[in-house]
Amino acid sequence: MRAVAERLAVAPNAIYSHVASKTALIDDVLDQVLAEVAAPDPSARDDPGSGLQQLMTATHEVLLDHPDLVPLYLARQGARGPNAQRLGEIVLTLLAQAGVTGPAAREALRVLIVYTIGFAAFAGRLPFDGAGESPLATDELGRNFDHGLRWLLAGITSPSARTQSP
Amino acid sequence: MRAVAERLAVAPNAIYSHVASKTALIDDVLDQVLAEVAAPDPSARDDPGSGLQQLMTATHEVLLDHPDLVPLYLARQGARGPNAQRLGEIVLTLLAQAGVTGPAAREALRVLIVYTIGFAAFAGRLPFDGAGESPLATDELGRNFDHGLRWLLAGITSPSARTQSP
DNA sequence: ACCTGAACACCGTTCAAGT
DNA sequence: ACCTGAACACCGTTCAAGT
Repeated sequence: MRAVAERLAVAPNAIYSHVASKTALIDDVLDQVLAEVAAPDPSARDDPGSGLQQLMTATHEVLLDHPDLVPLYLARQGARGPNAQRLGEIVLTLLAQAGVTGPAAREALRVLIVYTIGFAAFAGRLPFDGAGESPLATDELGRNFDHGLRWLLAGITSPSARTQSP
Repeated sequence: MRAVAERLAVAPNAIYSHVASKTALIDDVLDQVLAEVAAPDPSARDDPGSGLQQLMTATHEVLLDHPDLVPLYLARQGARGPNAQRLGEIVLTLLAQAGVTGPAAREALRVLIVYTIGFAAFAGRLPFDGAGESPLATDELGRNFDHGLRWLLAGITSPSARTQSP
């Protein structure tokens, strides 16, 4: 708060005339960042799989553009503002087009969220990685995200997942 | 630090006779918690897929037993102590038994880590979830983790993943 | 080797008061 | 409506001093 106040050339407590608390401010900023995520191109509407790939990749990239925010994001256990909800509904729509509905769709949504935010949070330095390894390049990590997302989407939209009873 | 000191009935600064800093202390605790994760039953060694499922589930459960620690875990971008490395090597061994080696194995390892820690971090309250939804029960979230892990492992050990060039 | 008291440079937040 | 000064109850950490 004090750093924000300095950037605004204002006393720290002046912020509290506009925002209730630090966490409320963070929630506002998080949802505003999520507004930058563009909805997938409607021309790809006949291919919900690539629509999902596109949407989660866009979300991942937006989060990477704000690296300082992602830890706060996780500390707040994710955003729940209007833009977060908008993205969630788009994902559910695409999943439905891929034949995944009901409880399975909600599970898939959670899995995709955890995966995407988690990857953004660990960007650069990952645990369990060999000690002597050089730090990962950003593009290499991006390919890794892409690869894992493909695995996930393949599993989510596979016939066994669609027909499997919960 | 001050809370830890109080639990030890000691002055706050006394801790600095034993630990260099707060982050060093957190790293130590994190790796000690990871020591609780049991290696998968060797009797299942002929089925690396279920070994991986077993190991990641065990890790997930250990993290859930220490919910206060997981956010710190993420803030520290994961542990890199001896126990973390031990788990990473076990995963790589199981992946090799499943036919996944080289760069693809390292990618799979990262994906599994992100997924497991991410799910533990979001235990209970997830973003993008419908606003009016009731909070998830722990067992329900556990089933969700299990389900997603199955999707992931299916994708990782699928023939297309094994033969796909990076 | 292990602890203490005092202090430093921070935090987020509140409250009364000003315009 | 928006800001300020002063203060409160916190932090992690350091340093000199004690045993």
